[in-house]
Amino acid sequence: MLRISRLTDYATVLLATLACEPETRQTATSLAQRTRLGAATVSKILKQLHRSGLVLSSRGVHGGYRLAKPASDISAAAILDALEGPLALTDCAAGSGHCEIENSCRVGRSWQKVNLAIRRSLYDVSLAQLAGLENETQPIERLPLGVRA
Amino acid sequence: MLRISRLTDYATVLLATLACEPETRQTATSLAQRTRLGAATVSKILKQLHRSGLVLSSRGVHGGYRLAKPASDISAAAILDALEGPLALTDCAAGSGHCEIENSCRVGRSWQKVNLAIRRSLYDVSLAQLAGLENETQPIERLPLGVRA
DNA sequence: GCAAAATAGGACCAAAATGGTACCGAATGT
DNA sequence: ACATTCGGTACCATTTTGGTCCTATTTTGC
Repeated sequence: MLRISRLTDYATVLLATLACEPETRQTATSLAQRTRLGAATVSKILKQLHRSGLVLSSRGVHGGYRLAKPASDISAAAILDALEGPLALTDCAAGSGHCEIENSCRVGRSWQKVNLAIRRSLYDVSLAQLAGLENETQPIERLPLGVRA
Repeated sequence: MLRISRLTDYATVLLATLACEPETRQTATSLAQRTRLGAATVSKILKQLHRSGLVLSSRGVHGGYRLAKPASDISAAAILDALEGPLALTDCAAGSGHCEIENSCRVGRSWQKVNLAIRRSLYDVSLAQLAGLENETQPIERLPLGVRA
């Protein structure tokens, strides 16, 4: 349930790799080698990340990519947005305006709330945390029995 | 980002409709009419909900469906699980065991945490709330500026 | 016992999303 | 000028999704 796309996962890996050496510019090809992902794919993702302003790029002989801001200032939500767009949890919430099903509208509103809650979770996780660069501050919380992660 | 499938959305609508009259058994066709969804689709979803134990069913002339438990005891997470399976946020987390990318493993662990957080959000929302049957206890919380829902 | 009503379980298909690749143009440093 | 590297986009194969249909099986009522 609620998967993120594989590309988004890759993006995280790439960003994490960049986060290890925030000063150095790295080319798409070298990133591809380091992460063992396909060169074309890596390139595609980096372009997208650039468009969303998460990485800076320079062209030319010594060009490459680097993080646009400190890893601690990049949230998981931002990464998700960058690759999957700001789509909402449901069609209704995405808001084309008219939901044909009268009954569902009531339900739709509620999904929005869930949406907010989830978004907040994502907003609270930084790239630095994802990359394991920060000391673990909070212990993993337990879920009620029978609830699978 | 992070959409739930349309079928899952429908399922919520159906469950919400059932929740309005928890005692009465309703047939797939009548539910389809009330929700204005396709009959075949409704039927398919209800079968799935039955398999997952969220609704009870009886066949025969006066058969139909009803909720298996009070609406307040059915969580959004349960609904998601019922229709989309207990898939994790990433392939890595779904755990076929070997992730080819060394670097990503570190990242993978972190997604698990995000996964938990999201899951908890979903676990805290009941069908009763989704259906708007409960009084709103908590106000909608504000997100930081620039964060879209 | 039989017919009607209703669910159970798949098979099946079209449409959309996804992942991956390739091509060409633009910028940059030597 | 030229090699290098990013930028944009188009393209294709595969998978997923949404939706329909067909054939049991169970239950009720006559």
